[in-house]
Amino acid sequence: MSEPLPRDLFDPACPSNATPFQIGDKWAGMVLVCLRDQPRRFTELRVPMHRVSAKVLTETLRALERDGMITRTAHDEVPPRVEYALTPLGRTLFPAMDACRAWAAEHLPAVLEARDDYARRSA
Amino acid sequence: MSEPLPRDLFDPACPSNATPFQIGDKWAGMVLVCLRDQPRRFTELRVPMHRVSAKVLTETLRALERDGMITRTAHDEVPPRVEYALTPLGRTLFPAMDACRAWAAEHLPAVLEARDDYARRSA
DNA sequence: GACGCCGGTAACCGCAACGTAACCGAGGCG
DNA sequence: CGCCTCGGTTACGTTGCGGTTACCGGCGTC
Repeated sequence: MSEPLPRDLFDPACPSNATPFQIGDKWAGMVLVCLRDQPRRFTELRVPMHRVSAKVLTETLRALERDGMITRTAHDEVPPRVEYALTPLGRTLFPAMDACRAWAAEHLPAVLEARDDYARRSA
Repeated sequence: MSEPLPRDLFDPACPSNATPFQIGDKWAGMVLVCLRDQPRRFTELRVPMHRVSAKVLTETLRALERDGMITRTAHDEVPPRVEYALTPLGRTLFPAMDACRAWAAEHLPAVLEARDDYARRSA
């Protein structure tokens, strides 16, 4: 475990959560980002995604596994240890994801300004 | 009106509707694609999106207008004529959208294959 | 006078996604 | 014995997106 995951990667105030882009279901993109550098355990993923219930996180992970984006490896130990890791196919998503994030970094201020203008015009 | 819109751009069997990427709400990306070459009228947009009700299309267009992606121009005529057009900000979305579509074109077969494998393993 | 066109709006509704709370089993530990 | 950890599962409630249906005004047309 080289790097612990940040505690609040997904603060709703974070502008990256206001992008018009979405990957898979609501949390899938965040899972992929968390796995980018190294495999992670279930409870490890729950730290930065503390707004997500175990149930929803499980569903998200199953969907990603089904689509070949990640692998699930259960080690036969007690207490149980399960590791999720990106597949090569999962890694191919990053260039497109990065293009989306670059768009957001560059243009989100303009979107927020447009929203303010619209609200002011309506009022 | 140089080019009529294709009749079934959004066939659910079309692989581009199976991508994990989504832009804005469910139909927003499709509206942007329809406006790429030229402005379009409301009923003109309804042709390729015949699966979308007027209400939902209106909501989608309002959201895009609010965010500064498109403009809405109502001409004071009878019968009414309303034209929707991309703004420069809206056009900035295309490079990222194209990256997403390129990913789909390249990797969707692998996703579908992964799904088949998963279904076979579960059964 | 009835009907149609255009670009919607209003009221209602179903369902899937999302969330919450309780519970589980196998083993270690006190 | 009782409680802890990990990685979930199950049952249940809620929320909100998307869809359906009905209706509108103003003018042209039959």
